[in-house]
Amino acid sequence: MVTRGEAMRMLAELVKLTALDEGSPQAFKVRAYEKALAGIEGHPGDLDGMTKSQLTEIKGVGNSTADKILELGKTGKVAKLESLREKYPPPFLELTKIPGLGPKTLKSLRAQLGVEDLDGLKEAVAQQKLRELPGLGEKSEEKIAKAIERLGLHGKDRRTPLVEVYGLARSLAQRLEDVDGVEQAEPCGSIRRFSETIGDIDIVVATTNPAAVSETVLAFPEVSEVVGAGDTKTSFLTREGMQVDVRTVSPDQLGSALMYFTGSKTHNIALRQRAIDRGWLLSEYGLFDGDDVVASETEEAIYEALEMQFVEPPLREGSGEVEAAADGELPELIQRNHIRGDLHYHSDRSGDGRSSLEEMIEAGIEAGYEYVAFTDHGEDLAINGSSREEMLAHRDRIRQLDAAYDEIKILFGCELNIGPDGDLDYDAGFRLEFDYCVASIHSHFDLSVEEQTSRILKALADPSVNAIGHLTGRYVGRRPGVELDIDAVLEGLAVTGVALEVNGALDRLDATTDVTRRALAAGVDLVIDTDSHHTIDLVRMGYGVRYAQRAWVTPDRVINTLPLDGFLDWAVRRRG
DNA sequence: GCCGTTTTCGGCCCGACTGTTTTCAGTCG
Repeated sequence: MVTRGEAMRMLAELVKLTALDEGSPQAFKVRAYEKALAGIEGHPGDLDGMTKSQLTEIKGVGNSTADKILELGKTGKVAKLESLREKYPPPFLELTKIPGLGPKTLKSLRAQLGVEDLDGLKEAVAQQKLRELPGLGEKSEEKIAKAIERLGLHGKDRRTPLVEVYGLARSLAQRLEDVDGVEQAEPCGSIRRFSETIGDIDIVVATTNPAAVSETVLAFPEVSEVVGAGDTKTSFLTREGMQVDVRTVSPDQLGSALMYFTGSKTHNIALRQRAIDRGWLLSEYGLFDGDDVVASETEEAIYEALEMQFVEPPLREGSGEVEAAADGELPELIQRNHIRGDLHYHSDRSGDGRSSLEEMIEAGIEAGYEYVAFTDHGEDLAINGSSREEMLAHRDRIRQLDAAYDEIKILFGCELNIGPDGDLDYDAGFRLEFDYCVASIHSHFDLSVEEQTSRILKALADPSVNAIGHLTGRYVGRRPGVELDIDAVLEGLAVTGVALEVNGALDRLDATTDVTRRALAAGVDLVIDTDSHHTIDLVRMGYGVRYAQRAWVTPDRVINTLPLDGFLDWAVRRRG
């Protein structure tokens, strides 16, 4: 028994430990493990029961990695990994989190000074022994001393939830666009790929006046400490310890710079390989044939020159998109303009709702929707929910408003609460009064896998339920989701025709990319929603769509891309 | 460790910045 997740964790640990062992994160063996990791990530099915020859068909997985996966399945361990773990015990690994300390320096610290852990390093620093090592000096010693002090605040492994940095990144970029000579400023990196957690903020600035950009950056009130400042790159730390890198390029190099700084690393390496195959060179400054520029101004031009389809940023994870784009086989991805309605939508009928029905309807029209379903909380969610009487009065108002607005269809829905046993609000008859229901969990996060799975399965079997909202109830970086037998849940969804929600709230982003990808493979319908509680939350539809793109979601699999009639047919099908 | 219409062996992405250096190594992305 070996799951994809287990194989990926094994490889991720091998990447880390082998980089130390080889003395370089660029060592070929390390890169081979990285490629295998990306290959497995992009492989939709589970690994269970796969033979060696089937495993080696996965991109990047060769003989040796296949053996390790089989070994892991058979014995629960991998000998190679065990011996590396012994060689690099956890206290020593802690040291790799210190910015500025790479494998070479660590090796030398251990061999020359006997440093085995953080305390040993602190002592060596206190005794000013580091400056005696070859390649290190007084400044390096001071830098490391400083890095130790703030370890934990922003170690190299620290990832911050997207929700905590998205606004800051946009705001910094907007302020840079106001600087003289700046044509465009874009947050790139994992933010642009819409990864749910972020290492640091990368901003690419197309400008004719890089000095003015650097000057502006250094004067930002967010700057707590300047990490580096060169001709083209300015880096600083915020008080929260988030690193921000601002790179300037000339406007005619914007495309190659965006591409380069958006990554991912694996995607970039694959693209550069394609350039090399054609006798060219690809860098952040452009695609070059000797001294001649083949393309550099737009990303589209570069992909075209490399004879590939354009790859949307959320797809650029090195999990098969380069090959697919080269073969012209990228799917038609879901886009924001495919979405015709929002089906998880609160008004101030909910205790935690902040905007009125009218305000939410106007906002929906503004967003270009053909329909919305108000899904205020049911009675089981004590403070935020509504009694039957309140719901019926609410329905009357919704029907009146629906009659009053020609440009949008307004549906009477409910967000049902899934209780610990899978029970739902009201009674079966009352629940069928709603035009549409999304059922979600809001409490009891600590039940066993079996209990969580069966409560979801029971809820989705109810004929009033059209979709399961925020499947795991996670808050990115704050609260882990409930543990579920995902395969069993997906099978239940596929059999009943209940949709799986991709919730666009940045702190939820639930279902996750991995679950969504598996849902597609299992034939499950999807719905992309905002879970809006205020008119300002409607921007989440764009987030939900971009997050869904990471799972290669196509519009034909998303029920709220259907025109109103088609959607209503889909919704009533369940109710018979 | 992986991979192959120039290869089953010999390759494997590219550049900025810093600190240590008189031409480069280490780290980072």
